Amino acid sequence: MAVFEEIAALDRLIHEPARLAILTALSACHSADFLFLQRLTGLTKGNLSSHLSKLEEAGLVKIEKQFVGKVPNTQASLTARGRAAIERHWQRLETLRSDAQRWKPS
Amino acid sequence: MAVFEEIAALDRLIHEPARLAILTALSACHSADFLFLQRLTGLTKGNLSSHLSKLEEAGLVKIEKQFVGKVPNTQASLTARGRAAIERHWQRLETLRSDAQRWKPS
DNA sequence: GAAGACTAGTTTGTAATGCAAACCTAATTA
DNA sequence: TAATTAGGTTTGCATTACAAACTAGTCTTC
Repeated sequence: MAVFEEIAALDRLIHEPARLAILTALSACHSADFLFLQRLTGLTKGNLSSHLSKLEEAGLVKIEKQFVGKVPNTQASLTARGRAAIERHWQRLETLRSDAQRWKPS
Repeated sequence: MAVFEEIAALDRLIHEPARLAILTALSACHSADFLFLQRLTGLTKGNLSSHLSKLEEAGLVKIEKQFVGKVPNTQASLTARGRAAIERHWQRLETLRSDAQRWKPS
C-alpha cells in the first residue's frame, strides 16, 4: 500500500485526538486515576468516561475500580496491546511523514 | 497548555486520516487532478469529493474545474494557508510526541 | 443513430461518532 | 438536614464519514 493510502487508513480508534491524548498520557504514567487523567487531557468527565470505555472495549486500556477509603476511584492503565498500539501509532506517523516527504509524483 | 491537552485539542479538520492523506499528498504534488488523488489516497470518489469540498470551504485547498478537450477535469492544490497548515500539523505531531516522551508525572 | 458502457464526479441516506448537559450516588460541609 | 462536592455514567443531539445512488456528458459498437 502506498504512503498516502496508509495515511488515509490510519486506525481512527487510536488516531482520534482525545484517545491519542489518553493513550499517550497513560504510556507516560503507567497508571492514572480518572481525575488525574482528566486534568492532564483537559477532557470533560463525560468524554473521558466514554473514551475510556471505548478503549477498554477495544482491549487497549484496563479499568480498575476500587474504593479509596469510602470514595470510589477509577484507575486506568494500558494493557500490553494498548502499549504496543500507541507506540506503533506514533512510530507509524513518523514513518509516514518521512515517506511522504521523500515521495515524488511518478 | 500541557502536552496531553494539546494532543486532545488537535484540529480535527486536518487530523482526520482521509484529509491528512489528501493534504499530505497535495503538499508533495503541488497540483493533482481528482482521479490521480483518488488513486493516491485509495478513497472512493464520493469521499474524496466531500473531503475536498470541506477543505475548500476551510480555505486550505483550491479547486479548479476545467475541460481537457471535452472531458471535465478537476484540479486540486493547496492554498498558502493549506500548505502552512499541513506542514505545521506534522511538525506539531512530532513536537507533541517528543514532549510526551520527555514528560514525567509531577 | 440508438443502446449501452464508460468517465468524472456530486448528492443522498444512514449509521457511527464525539460532545456537553443532565443525571446519579454517596460523602462532606454549613 | 439541606446544600454542596466528588466521582463518575447516561442521554440527547448535532456533526461526521462513508458507500450507494445518481447526474451529466462522452465514447463505442452495431
